Amino acid sequence: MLTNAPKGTKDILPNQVYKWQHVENAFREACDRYVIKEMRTPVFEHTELFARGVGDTTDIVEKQMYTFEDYGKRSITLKPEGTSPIVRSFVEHKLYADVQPSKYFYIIPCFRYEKPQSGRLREFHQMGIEIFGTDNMMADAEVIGFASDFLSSMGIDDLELRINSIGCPECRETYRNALREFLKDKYDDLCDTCKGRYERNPMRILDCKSPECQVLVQGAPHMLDYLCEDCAAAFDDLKKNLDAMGIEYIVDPGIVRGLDYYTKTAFEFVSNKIGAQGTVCGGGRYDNLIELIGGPPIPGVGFGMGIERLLMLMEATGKEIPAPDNLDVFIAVMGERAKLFGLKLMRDMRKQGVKAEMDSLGRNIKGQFKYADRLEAKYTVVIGDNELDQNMVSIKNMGTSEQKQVPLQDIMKEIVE
RNA sequence: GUGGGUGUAGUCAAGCGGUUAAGACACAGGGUUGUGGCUCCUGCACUCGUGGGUUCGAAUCCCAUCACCCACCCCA
Repeated sequence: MLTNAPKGTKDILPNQVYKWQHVENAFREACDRYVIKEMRTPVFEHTELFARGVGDTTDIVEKQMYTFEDYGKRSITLKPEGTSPIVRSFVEHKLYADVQPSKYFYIIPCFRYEKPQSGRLREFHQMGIEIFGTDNMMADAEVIGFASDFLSSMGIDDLELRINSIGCPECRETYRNALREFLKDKYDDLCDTCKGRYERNPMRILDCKSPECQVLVQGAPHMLDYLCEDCAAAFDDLKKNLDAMGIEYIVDPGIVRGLDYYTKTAFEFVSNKIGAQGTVCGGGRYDNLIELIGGPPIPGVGFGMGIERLLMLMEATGKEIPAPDNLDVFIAVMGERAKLFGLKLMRDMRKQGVKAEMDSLGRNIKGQFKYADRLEAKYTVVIGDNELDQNMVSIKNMGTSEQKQVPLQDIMKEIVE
């Protein structure tokens, strides 16, 4: 117990972190090109923010949040998602007073109490972007395009982009009623989970995996047929924008985001290569969220991307992330004088940006070479009494085994070159 | 929350009721005096996730428990 990370959490060990850094750095650079600014918000927020933003009746709020009372009797919740905190901060600091639209990105851990499985953890990591202040479908297309371009820059290009419009609260309610009406006399034949969905979220029934439900659902009305004029026009607009950008998609009426704040655009990038949890990136528009949280009526759109899932996908499709060089120079020394000389040399090298290392376990020369080999040193410098006396050191190229003598004072020059 | 699977050294594992628990990799040391990667030798599980039980005898059978994995649900 003591030596076990809590269920659903994972340590990221040194032999893995470079992959995370690679992906995060690439994301930051991509954001920079899109003029999207990073925002860092606390790991925890007032519980009320998520209850309000994500929605009281969602699974996330109902049974997945890490919520506790702090010593000041405040109800605190560890971020289960990234959008609400950004919105909160945007409103709190009145960033809507800046030029609009405004674009933000974040790289954060998220926490949800769920039963872990492949691609699903209790602490997981998301990178996401948000665009506030425009309801133009150019923004939706930009968000989707960003995700698409970023993913392909990571070598992932066989994902399926599924888009849908879940309308605004008005047309969505009309549609839900139509759907309930359609399913009314089939209710008894629905699977148990779908019986539960009937009242709460009948749209979910549409993509139920049970064969019975799939049959029952045939001929059901489509959300897209119930969109109000405004929402329908927006969806057309979005498709035109995506077409113009050359982004392929399939319209999937089954896409229903599990967070209440979504309106109109909903989309997912899905893979079938990483198990059942194949959504690598999901997002959409949320035109009422900012106002709901107490800000002005400003629309927004964004996505969240799962870092673990992205990494799994890169792994699964053989996208190698090159491991950084471990070590440039190993300094092998013999004797006290040489050790002291080596210590100084190592420090100088490091100051110059050279990755240098020495043995501190008192290994003999053979052991030091072996050690240098294990550390994947590119060069090994050998220093002993002979060298110090003759003012020469030998530098061995560990790849080619070539060895040459260099005057002491020229070591740095030799290495840097 | 509901199902299914697995648990033997750092890793991958053999073993399937009977003397000292295979093997491989990794790791550590060595093969005579200042040079690695190859090769050779040596070392590395009083113990088989944990706790009970059955038995003359259990890593091997039974029960419980814990952990991990996978799927449903949901989503990143």
